[in-house]
Amino acid sequence: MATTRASRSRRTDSLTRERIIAAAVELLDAQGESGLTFRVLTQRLATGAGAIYWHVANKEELLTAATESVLVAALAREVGGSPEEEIRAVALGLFEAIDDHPWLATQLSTELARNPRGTVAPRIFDAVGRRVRALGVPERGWFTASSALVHYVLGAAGQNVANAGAADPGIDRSAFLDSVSAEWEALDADDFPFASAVAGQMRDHDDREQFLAGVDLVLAGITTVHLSGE
Amino acid sequence: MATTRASRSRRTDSLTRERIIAAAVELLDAQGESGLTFRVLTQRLATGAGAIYWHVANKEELLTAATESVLVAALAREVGGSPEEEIRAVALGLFEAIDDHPWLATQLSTELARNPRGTVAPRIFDAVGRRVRALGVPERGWFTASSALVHYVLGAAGQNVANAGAADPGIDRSAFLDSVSAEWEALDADDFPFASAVAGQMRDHDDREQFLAGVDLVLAGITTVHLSGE
DNA sequence: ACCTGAACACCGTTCAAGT
DNA sequence: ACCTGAACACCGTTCAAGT
Repeated sequence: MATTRASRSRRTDSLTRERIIAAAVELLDAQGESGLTFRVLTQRLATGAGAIYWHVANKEELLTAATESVLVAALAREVGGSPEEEIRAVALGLFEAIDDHPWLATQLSTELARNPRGTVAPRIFDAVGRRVRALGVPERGWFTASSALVHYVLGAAGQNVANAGAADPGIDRSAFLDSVSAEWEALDADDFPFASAVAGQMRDHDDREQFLAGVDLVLAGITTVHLSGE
Repeated sequence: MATTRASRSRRTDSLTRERIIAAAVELLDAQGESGLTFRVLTQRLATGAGAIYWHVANKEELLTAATESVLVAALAREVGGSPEEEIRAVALGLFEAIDDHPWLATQLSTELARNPRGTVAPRIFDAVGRRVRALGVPERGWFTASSALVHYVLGAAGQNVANAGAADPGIDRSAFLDSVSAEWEALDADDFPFASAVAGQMRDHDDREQFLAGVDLVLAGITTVHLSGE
């Protein structure tokens, strides 16, 4: 009758690939990329190093799997609407996933730039590209248009968490942003005329709004280049 | 009189920060990021580990310095022309630098997404943003327009070297691209309708041309959103 | 001021041995 | 089939000691 109460750190479930990946995501969320270690993972899962290698080939595969699991969740919650609205929703979903998991930005970019054979890259391109196609963009423009959207989304979302200091958890976001902005402002105006001038904008804006303005800018480019003769 | 002939591996120059950075870039070019090791560097420079730490704080600083030195060189060769032409030239300069130094893509993205306080991020934003300003974009659009350009350029250039298999040196580019394209094509058309359909485009295109088409697409978006009332 | 190189703490990975 | 955990090779970094 009282058998259901889980005892503190006793391992009741058996070790599975899914549990390992979930624990990896937890560590990454809590400590950042350097916090994911086989030793800590081993401790957290109350097992030995070899047990993990039974389910996962190596650390690279584990990182990719962790990235993929968070990505899939972020792309799952989709709504309807026009192609433009869907693209904004997908973009915002990725933006928020990166906001929740700051390690994700670097990881997704790295995956695109180093591991084009995995399923991470096609997943992102598919989520965006399907809607680009639905916009009516002719086939020859599919890849370029999708690339522009994907790379803007990942890059801007990544820089957003960077400017918020989210890479190291436990930092006051607006205070960090203030200090980054102050440093850009303090740059030599001769060597960095633009960076020092734009510093103020980094501070005084709404993150989401600015991010979505960029999405709309790229969408406007797609429309102008490919759909203007309508 | 015959004192000038340098003997084979004898160290004639003294160790400097510049020589260390140059050696780091050579190692990165030859072996990729995992090839840069303090032990190999120590051997290459015929010195001890401590000597390097006298000139450089740690490996992170060394990587940032290597990135910065290549970036500065890439941004140095600038020509004239209209703001649009200058933006295309800057973009192409970064594209080619990443093509020559495949490790640079990940490194630049990482720098933007993790180290906003350094000079790498402001350098890139300045090179692009100065020309965005020259286009006549109003101040409130500076940051968004520059972000869209910067992130597209770094992301697309990075993916270009990734699809060419340049991450691991010594690979036949077109053969690798063929195999990546074939894998995208082989993806389940139900789960990845877009990726499987666009796979052919990955193979049959001119890298530079496709890259520049993306730059022009973002430029068109900037014009439409900010300069259309002219 | 600048360099040497052994030593330290830590890491990913392997593998004989267990069940 | 799945897990244990000691051992291995390798890494970034430190530091007493040299010049």
